[in-house]
Amino acid sequence: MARPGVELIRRQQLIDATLKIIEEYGFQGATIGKIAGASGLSVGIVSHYFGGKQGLLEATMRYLLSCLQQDVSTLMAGRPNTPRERLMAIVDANFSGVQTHAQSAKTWLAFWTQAMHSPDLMRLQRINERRLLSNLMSYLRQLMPADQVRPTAQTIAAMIDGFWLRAAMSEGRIEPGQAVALCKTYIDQAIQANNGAS
Amino acid sequence: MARPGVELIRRQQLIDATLKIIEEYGFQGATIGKIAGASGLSVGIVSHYFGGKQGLLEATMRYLLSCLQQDVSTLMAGRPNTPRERLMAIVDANFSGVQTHAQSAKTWLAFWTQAMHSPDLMRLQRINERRLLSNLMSYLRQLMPADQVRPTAQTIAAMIDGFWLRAAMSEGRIEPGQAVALCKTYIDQAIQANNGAS
DNA sequence: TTCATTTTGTTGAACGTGTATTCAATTTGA
DNA sequence: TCAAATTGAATACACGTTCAACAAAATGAA
Repeated sequence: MARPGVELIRRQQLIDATLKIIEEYGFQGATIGKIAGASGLSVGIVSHYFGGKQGLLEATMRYLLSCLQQDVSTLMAGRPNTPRERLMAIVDANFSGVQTHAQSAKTWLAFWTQAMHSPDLMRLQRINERRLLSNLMSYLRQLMPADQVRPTAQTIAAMIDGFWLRAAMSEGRIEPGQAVALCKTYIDQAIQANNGAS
Repeated sequence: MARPGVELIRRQQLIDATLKIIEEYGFQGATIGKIAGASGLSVGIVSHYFGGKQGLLEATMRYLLSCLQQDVSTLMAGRPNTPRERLMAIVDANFSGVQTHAQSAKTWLAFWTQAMHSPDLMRLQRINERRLLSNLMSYLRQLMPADQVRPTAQTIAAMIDGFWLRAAMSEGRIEPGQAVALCKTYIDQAIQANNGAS
């Protein structure tokens, strides 16, 4: 065991190759052979480090989710600590980094679809969903009546998902800036509409 | 040729079976064998009537889109002819009928994902997308400044897609009524926000 | 009506392709 | 020299397609 990090390196190589291949060929076309080829390793290595194809796919989704999580943390750090600014940071994070390119949107969509029929992936998906929702709600609570908080958060979450979908569909020429702007416009509208009495 | 409708009957049998199997097993698990079994017919019949699996899948998506189209027309017919009411009817239509059940949402998601890597399905998807958008825009144009029309329509479309996604995820207990209400709330907020000067 | 003939509709076993997995052999590095 | 790491050909399985054979229905002649 020369380098104790060999395993981590190999695992990341395979995850990177998996993302690349899914982007190019879709979930169906992502075979062990192609992934191994793209990673410069052999087909046998997959079973060795991940126990099989399913394990590799789950690890890849876990990786994507952790990237998203990190984007949120990073963008939060550099913003003023007002509820509105925090909400805007969440929106930015959800369209930044890994999420920016149409390719990534496609990959997310592929994983979502796969999650429908895989309890493990579904569980990961749900955790992520709950985190986004409770994040949004904690800031909205400071900006509007309590009974408006949950519906507004659900609407924002639906908008984010919806724009991702459209990004995945629009084949290359996606404009995350526009999606971000529209989400932000909605947030301001919602804040204003629920404070109109003041 | 006693019944000239035999072909239509068989085609619909196979399409119905395809929907059922995709709901249960997902796109990946939808094999010719399972579909044929569910329809009570043999595997050979698929190639006979649809030329192959791909043809059956395309016909099934075409059928789903036509159902949606019909829902829109039906709900339009029984509403007052004001722009706002028409917009609400579009929202209702997109969450009614076939779209109501979580199962259908799963099937839609499966087709969307598949469309990423199939030009034919992508074309169908685009046509549907454009129809929804231009529909929304034609009514929004009567309710707000011209430069707000397109962004607002895109936001509504994203919300509808987003709620579909969440419906697909929420495994059974979906509440289309809530999604409809939230979409309608947004529409009224948007109308109000863009006419505040009056 | 009855039976033969043709046309149409249907079957499912056989085939070929593609893929995940396995594991004995090989290489690598300390 | 040994143990860890890696290979990739061999294996087994699942799936879509094909097509020769079969069944059903329609036609037409007696």
